[in-house]
Amino acid sequence: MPELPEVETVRRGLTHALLGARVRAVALFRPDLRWPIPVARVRGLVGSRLSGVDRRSKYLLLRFDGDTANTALVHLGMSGRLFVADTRRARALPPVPHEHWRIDFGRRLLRYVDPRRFGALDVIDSATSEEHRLLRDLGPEPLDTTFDGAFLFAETRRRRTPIKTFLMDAKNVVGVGNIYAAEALFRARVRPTLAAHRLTRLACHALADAVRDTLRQAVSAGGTTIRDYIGVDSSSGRFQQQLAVYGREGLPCPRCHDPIRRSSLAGRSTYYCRRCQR
DNA sequence: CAACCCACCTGACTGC
DNA sequence: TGCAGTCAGGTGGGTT
Repeated sequence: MPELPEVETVRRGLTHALLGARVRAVALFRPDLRWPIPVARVRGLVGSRLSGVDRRSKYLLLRFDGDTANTALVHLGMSGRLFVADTRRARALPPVPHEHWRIDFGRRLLRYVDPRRFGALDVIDSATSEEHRLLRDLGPEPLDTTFDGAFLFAETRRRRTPIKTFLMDAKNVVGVGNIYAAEALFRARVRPTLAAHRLTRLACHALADAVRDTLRQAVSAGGTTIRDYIGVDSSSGRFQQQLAVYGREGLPCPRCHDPIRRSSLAGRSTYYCRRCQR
């Protein structure tokens, strides 16, 4: 479901709603999502205070203070959502369908809902959170200065994989999923199937800029809502109004008016303009 | 290593 | 109305 802009929007929503709040209770409605949930460590969060909400790739890192500082690592998978309910009777609220865990912050209730259960919840020591097996091999953040055309050019030289597949591999660069890969490639006028090593230096600069611009604009718009994604306050994203190719098979290309094509690449639907993208 | 394919899971939608 | 098939914003893990 969520790519970087959606997760970043959730991060901001959580910060706004919950920063500084103290955990009064936690509830787990099942012992696992994609992986087992460390039940004892989750219960150990009771009494600690939320001191920050960070994001690395598509992971949310909820920072808690306390005797030993803990970090809750949350991934939304394809269908995960976080909601903040404003209530004084949090514990009286019955779980909604597919609600798998909740954290009761007193006046606010954080609820995790994920029908497909591809998401994750772990609790780890804050001091060593970057060494977590799910975080340690990740590539750079696309909105950091380390991600640019020179980086992309260097990293693609010996890679024969299609450039879209390369962009969506978090070992190369994080946060770019199926929507924003398609949108960035359209903006850079690069064909998704082009072997990564065949991009020119110029194309790498155009593509890095396109990735950054697309993600920045999507964050500004509060993300893209197509079916599932909504913010912690149940608001929709607005970036779907700016999509040029994603989900637009047969509709006219915004540049040349040729119909947008859809094909399958590495098992994912891929949208592009045959005339504009070479 | 790189590349490929599968699995994990539910719900929405399509076409017969 | 039912049912089979397809698809969905992710990604780790196993195999070649």
